[in-house]
Amino acid sequence: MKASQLKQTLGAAEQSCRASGARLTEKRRNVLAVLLRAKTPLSAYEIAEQYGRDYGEPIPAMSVYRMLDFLADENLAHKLNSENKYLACAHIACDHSHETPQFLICSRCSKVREIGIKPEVIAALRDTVEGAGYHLLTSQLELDCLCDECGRSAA
Amino acid sequence: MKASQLKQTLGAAEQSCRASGARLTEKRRNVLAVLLRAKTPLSAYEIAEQYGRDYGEPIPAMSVYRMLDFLADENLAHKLNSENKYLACAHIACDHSHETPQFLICSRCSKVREIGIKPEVIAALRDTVEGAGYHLLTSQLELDCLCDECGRSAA
DNA sequence: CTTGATATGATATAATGTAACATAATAATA
DNA sequence: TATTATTATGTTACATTATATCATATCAAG
Repeated sequence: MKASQLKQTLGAAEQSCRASGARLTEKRRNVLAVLLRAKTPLSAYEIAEQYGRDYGEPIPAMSVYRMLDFLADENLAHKLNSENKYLACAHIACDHSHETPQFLICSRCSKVREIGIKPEVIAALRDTVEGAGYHLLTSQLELDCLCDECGRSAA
Repeated sequence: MKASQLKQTLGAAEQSCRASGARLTEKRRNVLAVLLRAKTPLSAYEIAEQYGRDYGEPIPAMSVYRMLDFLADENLAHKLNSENKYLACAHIACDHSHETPQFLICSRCSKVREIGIKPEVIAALRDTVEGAGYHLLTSQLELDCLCDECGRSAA
């Protein structure tokens, strides 16, 4: 993410936290900034390393885990359960309400696209699940994909 | 899984391996049996422990990982990427060809149901993915659910 | 029966994550 | 402001999941 957009996004995050009565401390904001600048999802330990490089002071991985929990609670970051990695929410700046995210994960270059899947498709999924006697709790999907770029170069 | 069904399933696994020219060794078969008897998915280390209890001889976790790789290659077991756990394929005995599995994971009791999602739903998902410029590689879904039982008792 | 390939054992270590307690910073209130 | 309560962060220890590497054992083919 470019510097100008980064600043704006961090501002939006600030506002969003203020609205929910949460404290976006400097370090939490820095962790979010690391995620926003990253081209791919990062592990907690990778975030800690990058934080050290970006801000000149080391941060314990344990703190990163807690800050990621905070950011996830505030819908500012998401965890990719299938990868054990974390990424910034793609919809911090744009207002449109925080629906459950779906992720397209390029298995070649690890680039991730956060999208919204059509309600009909989710509804159909939910129907199938109910039909099997289960109840869908979250519709966060993590799909194993090839991105456009890798798709072309691999073909 | 009941003993009678277990035997039959292991027989089917044997045949399936013979058909593909793979060797279902005793230990691989035992690991599969551990998974078939388990009520929930198990981690590799849990499998190793259970193997020790069931067969009276310890097995190194590293061996279990290799055997799980083998079983996954043969479509006899699956890995739940979101849980880092493994489970037996639900379709070893029944012939119907091995489609990509989808899993309903009860987040309360960890019970997992392997189902097939309607081709239309998968196709719709695939369309959405293509629309975003990505290409769907596998349609293995791992859905965060409540099972019927837990749904009732939690309500 | 011996050679080559495959399977397993053993050891070390990396990567991810949690638990528990200490200290520091902030907020609320007297 | 001083005091106290709450929240945030640091520190240490350790649990869990996974991979890499090399040695040994077992099986299959000639």
